Amino acid sequence: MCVPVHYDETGALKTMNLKAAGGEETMTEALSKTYDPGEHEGRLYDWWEREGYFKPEKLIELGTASPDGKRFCITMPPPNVTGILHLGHAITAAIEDLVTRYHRMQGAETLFLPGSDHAGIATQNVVERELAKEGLTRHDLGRETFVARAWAWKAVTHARITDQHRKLGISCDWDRERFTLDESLSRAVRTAFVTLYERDLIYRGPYMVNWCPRCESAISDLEVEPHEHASYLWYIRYPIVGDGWDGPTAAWGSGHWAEGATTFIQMATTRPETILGDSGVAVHPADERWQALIGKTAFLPAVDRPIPVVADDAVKPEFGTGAVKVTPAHDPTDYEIGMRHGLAQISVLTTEGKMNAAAGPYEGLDRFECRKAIVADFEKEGLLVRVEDYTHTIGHCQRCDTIVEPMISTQWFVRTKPLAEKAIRAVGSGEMHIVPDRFEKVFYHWMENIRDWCISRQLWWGHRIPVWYCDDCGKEWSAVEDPSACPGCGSSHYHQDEDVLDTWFSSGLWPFSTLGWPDTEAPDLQRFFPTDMRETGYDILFFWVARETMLSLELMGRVPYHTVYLHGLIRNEHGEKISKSMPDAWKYDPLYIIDEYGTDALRYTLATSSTAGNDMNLDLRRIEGARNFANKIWQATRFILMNVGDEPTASLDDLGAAHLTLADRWILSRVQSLTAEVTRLMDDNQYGEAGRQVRDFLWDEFCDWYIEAAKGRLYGEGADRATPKAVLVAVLERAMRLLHPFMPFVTEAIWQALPEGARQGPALIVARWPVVDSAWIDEAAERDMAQLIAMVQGIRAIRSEYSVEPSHRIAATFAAGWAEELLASEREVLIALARLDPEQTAIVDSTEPMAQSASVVVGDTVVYLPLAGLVDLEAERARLGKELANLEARIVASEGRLAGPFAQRAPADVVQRERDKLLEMRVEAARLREQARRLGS
RNA sequence: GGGCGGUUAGCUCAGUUGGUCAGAGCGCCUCCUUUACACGGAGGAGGUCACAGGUUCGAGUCCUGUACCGCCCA
Repeated sequence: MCVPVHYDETGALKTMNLKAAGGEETMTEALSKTYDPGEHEGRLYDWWEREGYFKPEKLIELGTASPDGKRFCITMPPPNVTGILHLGHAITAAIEDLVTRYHRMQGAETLFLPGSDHAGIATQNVVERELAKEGLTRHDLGRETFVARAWAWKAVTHARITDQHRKLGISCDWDRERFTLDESLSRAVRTAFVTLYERDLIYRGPYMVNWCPRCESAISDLEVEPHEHASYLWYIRYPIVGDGWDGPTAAWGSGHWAEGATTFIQMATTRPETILGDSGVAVHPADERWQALIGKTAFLPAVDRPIPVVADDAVKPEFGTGAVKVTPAHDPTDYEIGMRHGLAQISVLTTEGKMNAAAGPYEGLDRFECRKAIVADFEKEGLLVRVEDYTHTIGHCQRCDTIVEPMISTQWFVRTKPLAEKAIRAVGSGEMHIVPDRFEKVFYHWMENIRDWCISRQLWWGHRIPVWYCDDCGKEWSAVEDPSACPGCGSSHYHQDEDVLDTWFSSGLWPFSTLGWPDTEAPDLQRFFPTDMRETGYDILFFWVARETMLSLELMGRVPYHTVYLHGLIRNEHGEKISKSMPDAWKYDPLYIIDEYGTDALRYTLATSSTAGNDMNLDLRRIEGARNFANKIWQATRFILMNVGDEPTASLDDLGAAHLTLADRWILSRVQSLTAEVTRLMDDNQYGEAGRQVRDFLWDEFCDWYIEAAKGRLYGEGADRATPKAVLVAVLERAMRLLHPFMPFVTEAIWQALPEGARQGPALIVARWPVVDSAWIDEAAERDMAQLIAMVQGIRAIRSEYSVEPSHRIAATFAAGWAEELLASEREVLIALARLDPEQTAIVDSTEPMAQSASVVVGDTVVYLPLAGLVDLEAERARLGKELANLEARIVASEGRLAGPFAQRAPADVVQRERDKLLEMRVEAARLREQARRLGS
């Protein structure tokens, strides 16, 4: 644990007693001279966690939240235990944690629930690859041993993932961590399955599914990725029975197989190996070319199978020759045609993608070997007409990239139509909304065209389907508990379905299974369901969000969350997808970035570099900029603490308005406006803009202007030092609260270093989100300060233009006009910021023309800078002339606008603003003209 | 084929009810190591907001179309 320390006047460390009065561990500590995130990030995380701040119970204990008050819950999208976290996980974590921290500070009983996903196919594949290195297959091990191996793998990767999440600083309750294969979640899966089964929303049957021959499993439609392939279109022909030809007399491969045939039907195919499974040939009923052949019998080559020529509307006459082979067992369209015409479903493939016994002479060949062989044989028999280049899309397995085969297989399905209808209604009614809302259309479209969801997988790693079959009476039943006898005949001879469920079936229950369901009385479920938000990438809207929504509506009767916030994909700075195979992939590893720049820099960048739903080309330069920002506030804090010392700072309420200078009133007003705006943006899910505004305030207003303006009073003898000290600390403290969700570590470190009286509560993570006190909003101060800043900037520009040494203090006369009193009170600030010579700085109402000077005109004020011997009158004339011309052009434009329809049609306040602006410009122009006249132009 | 997004300064990006001369960071130019910060400070250059129409007093922002890039669905 760190040792609490304080700064003394010189900034040196003074060690304080280890324990605070109350005996609670404190984090009060000094800030080192250089900002090094590694120095405090890990320690602070451990401290937060040890103190229990991530737990909702602790918030109740502290009194920052109440059990019957607001609550906020977000469940973490469980990462796959397959591998390691990447930037996609990092942005998920960054946004979820910023939302979590915001609501925690807003006084909600807050739960961010972490967990991970067993990721059925993905994990099984990885473990199988590991086994392959030992020359083993899962079949060598057997189911039980293999599953044990998978658990061992999970233990390693899970630990690594958890460690990465901790490094990302997320404030989730690790005591509530869940894993989809946990006993309680497995029970939820069984309960969900049984419930849907009993409601007839789950059924089993032989249907055309996508089959991955490498995974040896069925996969769902969503798990198939289409890729373009440059391949061929093979034009082949089958002989037609008739005209004295009744079938082949010679063997296939002899070269004489089709001898004697006179009529052929010609067609094109992209998958010649499926010829062996053909049970028909189809043409469009209206196709003139093939009318004569409809109803005839063709003879299927190679396997000598007579097959009918049928007419079907599904055939596209424009494809190939207009005739197509029909393979009902290996093509979805052919399956439909086959059903309509009673064609046989002849499967020719094994589960591994090899040709089976039905493939006759080709049995045992791999599907692509068979393709070559059969094409060669067709050529030999004179049945190959021609070959064309052809590009088409082929489905690949999302997990292993193997070309998927459509196959008929007996699988379990969820009847999705009724579930989808409820989901559509939930979004339509606004019960659930998606950010950005354009994705609601995408959601509807998918739901409206949904197909039944194949949920069984021929894997070993996952939730075994809770269905049993009686070996004696044949009964099939589904139950939550393992049976001890067949409920039909009492037999003890029964067996469980061998398959496991799609991973997404279990993650679809996540928002309630993690909270204790199916125990509907579970306290967490009662308190935190429905949850508040699902934050994830738009790429898994269908995979996950859609299924969570459907399952929640069906099983819980409610939406799982009211808000879906979708972030975009992260690419590198050139817009390329970051993949492990890229040579510089290491640069985009979150852990590398954290080591290099710190977690806060990474999180700030991820949260502020794009808007919801849009992809982000992450540029490491932005992360560097965020790191620099963290350093900036770190250094500013060091400066403030050095000046504040050990003395308690006065509270703002005690200061009394009389002591406040323009700069004080300005920054205090600005921080209130900022609070209002940031709060509005956070509530409106505009996190990026909120984070940027806090940054701009801290750097461009607080550091660049307020701190610089305050220095004079802090250093000055006999000045009122208490006021700037109090303001500095108060504004910094409030800004740290606003920034905390974006940069949790550096803000906590800074906050802990502030004098105790300046902060409330034991830690920033559980501090209250600032509330706007409009009494501090001071529009006059904001306007006046803007004028003062403009004058300083004008003077600095003149100095630069005339190459005045930065160390050289110059004379200045302010002909202040109505601003005289104001400027007189800010005299020291002007002198310090514009580096004026105090002896030669005059602030007067008006003055005689000063021809030998450069001048700055801001509003009614003219600042004369008599740069002895330096002023180039010609250049001054030119500069003023240019400025005046510019201003006059704007005046003319403004006058024109006000004279036209604008004045009548635009809203009154907009018109008034335009009038005010015109007045100001006229005043400024008058001053400019006077000065120009003086210079003799 | 249908749908969606993007196109704003050299690079990466903001700009959410249309309303003051369009912003940031990085990069670039000039100057400065002034006792918080060179992971910094001061000053500056740089954009016909892809293109063409339209609505409007007023368009980066709304509508239509076009081009290019990308994504999703079939």
